[in-house]
Amino acid sequence: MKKNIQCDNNTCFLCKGCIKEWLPAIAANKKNFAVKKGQVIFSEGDPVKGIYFVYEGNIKVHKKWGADKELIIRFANKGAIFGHRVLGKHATHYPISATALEAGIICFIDMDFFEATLKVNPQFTYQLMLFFADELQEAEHKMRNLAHMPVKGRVAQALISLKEQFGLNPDGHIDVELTRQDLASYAGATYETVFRVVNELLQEKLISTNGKKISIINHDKLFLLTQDDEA
Amino acid sequence: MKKNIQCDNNTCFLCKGCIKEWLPAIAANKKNFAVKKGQVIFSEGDPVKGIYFVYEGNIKVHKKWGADKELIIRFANKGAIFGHRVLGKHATHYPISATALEAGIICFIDMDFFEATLKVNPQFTYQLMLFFADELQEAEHKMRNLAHMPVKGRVAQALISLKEQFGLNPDGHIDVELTRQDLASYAGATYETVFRVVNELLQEKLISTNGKKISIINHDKLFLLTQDDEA
DNA sequence: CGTGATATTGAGAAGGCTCAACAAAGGTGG
DNA sequence: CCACCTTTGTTGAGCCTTCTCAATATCACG
Repeated sequence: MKKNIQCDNNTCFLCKGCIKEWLPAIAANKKNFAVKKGQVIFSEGDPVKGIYFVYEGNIKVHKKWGADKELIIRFANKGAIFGHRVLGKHATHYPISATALEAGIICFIDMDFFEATLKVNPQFTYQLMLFFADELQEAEHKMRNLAHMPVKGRVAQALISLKEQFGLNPDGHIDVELTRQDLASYAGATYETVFRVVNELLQEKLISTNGKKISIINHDKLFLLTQDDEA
Repeated sequence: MKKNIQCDNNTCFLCKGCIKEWLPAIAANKKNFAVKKGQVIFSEGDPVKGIYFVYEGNIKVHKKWGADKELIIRFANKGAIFGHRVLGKHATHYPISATALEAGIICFIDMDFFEATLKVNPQFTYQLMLFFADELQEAEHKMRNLAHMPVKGRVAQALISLKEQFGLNPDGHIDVELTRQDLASYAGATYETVFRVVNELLQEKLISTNGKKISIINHDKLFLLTQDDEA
């Protein structure tokens, strides 16, 4: 049995949303796992066992296409919930995969207990519902972008939302370490194309890089790339 | 004041999900509207007033890009909720537009009252949350398709999901009348491209048409187009 | 019978993908 | 510390899908 690392109630989606009386029950029912960089937490088609929360580290949630293509749907960082799509009515298998981007700690809640939590705690259900509404809005925004926005704009959008989600480290770089391949999968384009686009952005001095680290220099112009010309 | 057409409690998402005691309150607070074909119910950027349900007819929920492009996110038919993305935390304006595809009747619930409903009726909140989880799963599925699936597959997918949502009329056609333009916007491609793809599908005898009406002849082969080769 | 909307088809351009080659970097075992 | 090997980065060329634009045809309807 691993050391039971306690969740930080101020950041974890689950604990933050729960009523006080229920917190001991959560503490008793959750299981914390350490994950290694690149470790697959669950994979598309796996039978559903429960819901996950990130305590430390970053997780990518992705969906495969063919043998060697994928789209990264979103990233889950500290405090975030993932695996929650399975709450839907007919969901018996995970529709997506989750992989650790770096070493971290995740917290697992058995599905039955999680559903009990929802029943006991309507306020939490409400919070979850709001969260879903936001996610849905974002997903639909991305759908439109994938359909109509050129790759350059999608990369710009990807960088901006990475910055929003992960923030900056002291030297001004976006505080996450992504492979170019992951950036490409997040933007919904190929490795090579993203590579070229990133070069353009460097040339145009909208961003700068230091190894894998990227920082945004001209946020305004970058943002312009994500807009349609004539609204 | 328009005639107050009562919702059918067995089909409307709202009434079906609500506790009995609350139904009179809903009846007192909802407003039913008749909508004409092509009528815009709300538009991207409009300030949020409330939530809508479809009593009769079909609504398209869409998101613009530039002056003359859009992506149809989903269709709402009898009983369905729409405008619900605005439940998210920072949502003060509709992120999408809703337009009637045909004459129909919609039911409007003021935002404040709807939120009161959620508070009074945790079971409904729970149902809504499940619904969102399903929507989210579907949205993310579509995201991947837009990113990686060729147009032909997307059109096939569009036809299949139209069939699932609207069913067939007595002569076997998908029971909804869509313009080609709308089909194109739903599949995330241009009018001309969709036109050509539809021709291919006719040639291959996977579908047949009668004016705007489309019917699926070979569901299995059509479905194959929506799959990736090597899983 | 005209007029505007929708359908149909073609040619061409462009954006993005594939493939392939090579360079650089980063480990690993000797 | 070096040789080796694997992974990741970098670049070019060509192709293919899809979009764009434009021309004509057909339809709906007053």
